[in-house]
Amino acid sequence: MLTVARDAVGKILVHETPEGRVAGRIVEAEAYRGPEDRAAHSYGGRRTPRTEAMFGPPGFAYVFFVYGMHWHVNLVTTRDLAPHAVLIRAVEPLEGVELMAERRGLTPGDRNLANGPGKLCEAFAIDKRCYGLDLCKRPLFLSDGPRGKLARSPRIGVDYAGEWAARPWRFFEAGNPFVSRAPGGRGKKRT
DNA sequence: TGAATGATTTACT
DNA sequence: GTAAATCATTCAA
Repeated sequence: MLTVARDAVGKILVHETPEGRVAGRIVEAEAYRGPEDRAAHSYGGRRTPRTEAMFGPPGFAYVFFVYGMHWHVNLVTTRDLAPHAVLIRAVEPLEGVELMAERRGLTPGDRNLANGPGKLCEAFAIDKRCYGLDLCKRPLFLSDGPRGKLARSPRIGVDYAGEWAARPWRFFEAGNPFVSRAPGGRGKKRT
């Protein structure tokens, strides 16, 4: 599971849309351990229409909507019949940067293009339509990419999960400027 | 049928 | 640093 999360970092995420094709390297990901992880939607083995994808075969996309305005993408990595998943938190834009910038209302090259769960989804045009897609086929799929230095840290945005929040299950590429910053904290100290 | 909550981001003070 | 935006999903009655 953690292996999968670590493995996900460095892969290339590609999404082909009618408008064009966008691709980027995953530079940040978090592991979510289904039943035992209070931070996971599938905590306690809860199986709902929303988490259904996580109970399916691995290699699929689990996409969900939160806070009334943001989408999140996960790689389903169900291994031991448990609803495990890896949340993709940040991506380094490679292809279709202009398209991403357009969708995000920013300028190409802006580091804020996809350095956050909600941001990357907007940049990649990932929404409900991508729910349950096979990540081995078009239009949304993964491919191998160059590996950088990996680092790990506690997860972000799941403080309510108690002890589980402290688990160092967040993997990211060290020194990559496209890795997201701490939540909430913003504006004041610019990078 | 109705109320509460969230794997976030952005804006303002 | 604090607060608001905003809606699908979930839990309670």
